[in-house]
Amino acid sequence: MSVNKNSKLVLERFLPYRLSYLTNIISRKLARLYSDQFDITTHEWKILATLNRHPNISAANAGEKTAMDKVAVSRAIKGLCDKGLVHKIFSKEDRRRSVLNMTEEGEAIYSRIEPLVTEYENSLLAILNSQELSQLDHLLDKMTAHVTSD
Amino acid sequence: MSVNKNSKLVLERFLPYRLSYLTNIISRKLARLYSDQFDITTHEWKILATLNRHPNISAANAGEKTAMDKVAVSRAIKGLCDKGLVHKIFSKEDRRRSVLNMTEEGEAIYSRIEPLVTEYENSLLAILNSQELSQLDHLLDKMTAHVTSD
DNA sequence: TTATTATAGTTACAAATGAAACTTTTTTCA
DNA sequence: TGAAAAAAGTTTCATTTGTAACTATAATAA
Repeated sequence: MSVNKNSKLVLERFLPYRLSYLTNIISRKLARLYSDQFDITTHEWKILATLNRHPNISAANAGEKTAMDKVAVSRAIKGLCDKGLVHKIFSKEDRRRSVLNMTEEGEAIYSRIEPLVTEYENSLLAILNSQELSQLDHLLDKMTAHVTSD
Repeated sequence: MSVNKNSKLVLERFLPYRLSYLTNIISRKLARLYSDQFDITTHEWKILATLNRHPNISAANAGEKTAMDKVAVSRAIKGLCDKGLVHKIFSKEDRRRSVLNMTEEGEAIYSRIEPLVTEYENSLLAILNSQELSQLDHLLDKMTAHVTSD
């Protein structure tokens, strides 16, 4: 066990630092998959992936599902609409509420990006055996539940 | 096992997303520990922690040790110097090379922040048993080594 | 020696992000 | 009712961040 418990601070072994180091590398590589070829930002990609699973949701709903704040959601949707990848109308019942869907072009681009992204995830998971996979899953859930509980 | 292997993309189970979600929450909470009371940024804090372990290093060295790029390092050092927490001279042997040290005030502030930061890490680690701790350690090292190898 | 290349660090500009204020519409409740 | 509060989105402005260009010094090599 060489996590940094109860010792003087050593940055390289400090859990928050190690997590953010790993996460930043992964996020950057992932972002290249859609930013290089498709001119899509990370926020935009998260909205697309959310619309793929949940058509007809509102911006606020998309924000909840992605843990993005409403300004980031608004900007991502604007970007996607400008590019013609998402279609936005406002609900008849509640005219504050947006109703979002991918356009055909959005679907087309989504279906080209998704395999790249999934493949990248698989390449990460492939280095772990099934025991390690379930450990990772458990640890992420446990830590996330903990830091989220307040 | 409920990581997202070989399946259609489900954002909430997608490893890079889960990692960045957890990491962002932790980083934000951590940053409050020094930004609220001490008006120190995350970059500045990383430089202070590095100088605590490695006095007399240069900006470039600090950059290597923290995986920060040189512009971020330069700005953090400027901020720290402006606040009187770090002292910078240029080496006699190589006048491009900076020689950095905390001032007394820097040491004083560092020694007040470090316990807060360490305590926060311990509160995270405290929810894990010793087996989970070693699993976490192993997984972070393994994944980091993998994504770093190229 | 001196011309080229490399290194350390800074500066400048553009893009991304975050917080607060704002508009419009709906809900609440006195 | 209708006044106040809340909700959905957008806009604005200030800060942060990232990339590229720049200055100064040192190392390399023709």
